[in-house]
Amino acid sequence: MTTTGNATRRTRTDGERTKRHILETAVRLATIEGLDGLSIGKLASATGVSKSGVYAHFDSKEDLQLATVETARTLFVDDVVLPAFEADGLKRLIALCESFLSYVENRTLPGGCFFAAAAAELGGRPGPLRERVAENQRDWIGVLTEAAEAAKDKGQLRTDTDVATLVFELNALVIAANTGFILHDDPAIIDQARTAIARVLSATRPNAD
Amino acid sequence: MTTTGNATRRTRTDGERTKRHILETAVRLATIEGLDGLSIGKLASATGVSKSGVYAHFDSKEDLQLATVETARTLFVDDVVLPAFEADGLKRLIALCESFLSYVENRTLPGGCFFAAAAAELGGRPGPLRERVAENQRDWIGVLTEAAEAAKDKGQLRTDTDVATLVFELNALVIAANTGFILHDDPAIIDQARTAIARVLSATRPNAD
DNA sequence: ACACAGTACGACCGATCGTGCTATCTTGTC
DNA sequence: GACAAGATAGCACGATCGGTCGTACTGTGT
Repeated sequence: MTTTGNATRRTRTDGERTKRHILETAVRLATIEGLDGLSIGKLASATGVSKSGVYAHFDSKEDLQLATVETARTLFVDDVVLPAFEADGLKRLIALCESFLSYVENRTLPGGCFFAAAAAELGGRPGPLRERVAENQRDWIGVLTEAAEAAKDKGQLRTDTDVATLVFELNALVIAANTGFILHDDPAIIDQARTAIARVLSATRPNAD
Repeated sequence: MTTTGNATRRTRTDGERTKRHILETAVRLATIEGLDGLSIGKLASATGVSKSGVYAHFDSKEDLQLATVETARTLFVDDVVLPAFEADGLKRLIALCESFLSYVENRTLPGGCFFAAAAAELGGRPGPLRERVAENQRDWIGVLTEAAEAAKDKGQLRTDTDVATLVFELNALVIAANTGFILHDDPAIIDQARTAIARVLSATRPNAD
């Protein structure tokens, strides 16, 4: 879009930097105000850029929202998924849950997990925005599932483990931790989730009982 | 507010009926648009009442939102909690989860559980509205906890059962079912939650393994 | 030197927002 | 039937919404 197609042609960096700044602010704002509540005006004054300056980078509000979702995705991948990929098998599965919980606990984003907020907000409203959010959620489930399958193959989980149900449970626990933590401002909820996760996983360890 | 202080004066019923109609519509609308996205104008055209006709019943938008939360609470109590109270102990605990899942699956409200949506929306925004939602969520956890305690006392759960963690897990599972169902429009997710709930409960039955 | 693409601005549009104020019906009480 | 009060509509307000102008500054390529 912004490239001219000419290989020798260099792109000025100012615009890209402003755009990134706008989008990073948009992600943070959207976790509090929602993707819909995030208005161009508020985003403009939050970034110090004029309203039309903001608008210059996007075709429409929906375009801005889609770009915000994409930015939130890369942030999630960098902060939650990739760090956990340094481990393998069961350790990776545990690391994924744990890094999600820290990502919430550390208030990386002021309103907690971006996708949890977006899923709740857009759930009942079909459209390209909801589709992108749903896709990202499926990807996250996919990452958890792959890790669980690998752990099972390694013999770190019972051979009769129902991976889909296990992953459903783990995801439910971390999301509930997110919602509870944000709603009640209580870090104890995160620890409750840690306890629950440990319990669920210990129930599926190979020589349990 | 609406009473004049004169004891002999009776109130006309029309207003109350209209108000109830407005609030019931508001609850449904809020599960899709959010409590903030719900505007007086949209609510007016959805009910067939004029904008000022809607406004006549409330002091401010926040007042309307608080009344909407209260209406959603009674609806939740009537549809989810009370039916389950016909059973006792472990059966009640199971009935609570199941009636919550049906309440979501039957699309009693178009956008799923009102409080799940409200919690996600208001989580990062302190204020009386969030406080009321948080209170209702605590009450729900309380109902689950009482049922679990009773089941434990009856010997239907292991004596070493950590009730708080068990309740956290059950709540997480039904909320995740709600979010997933609304986001992906897939009833299979409700069944996945049923499977997970059965597994969690079977792991805490007295003579397991 | 000059044209042009990229970047950002202020002004403005019609629509809708929440919120008042007033007029007009309707209804129960005397 | 008069009258007070409840219920609702009509209308208008300032603010903000998403979105479109025209414009001006700044580098880069020819």
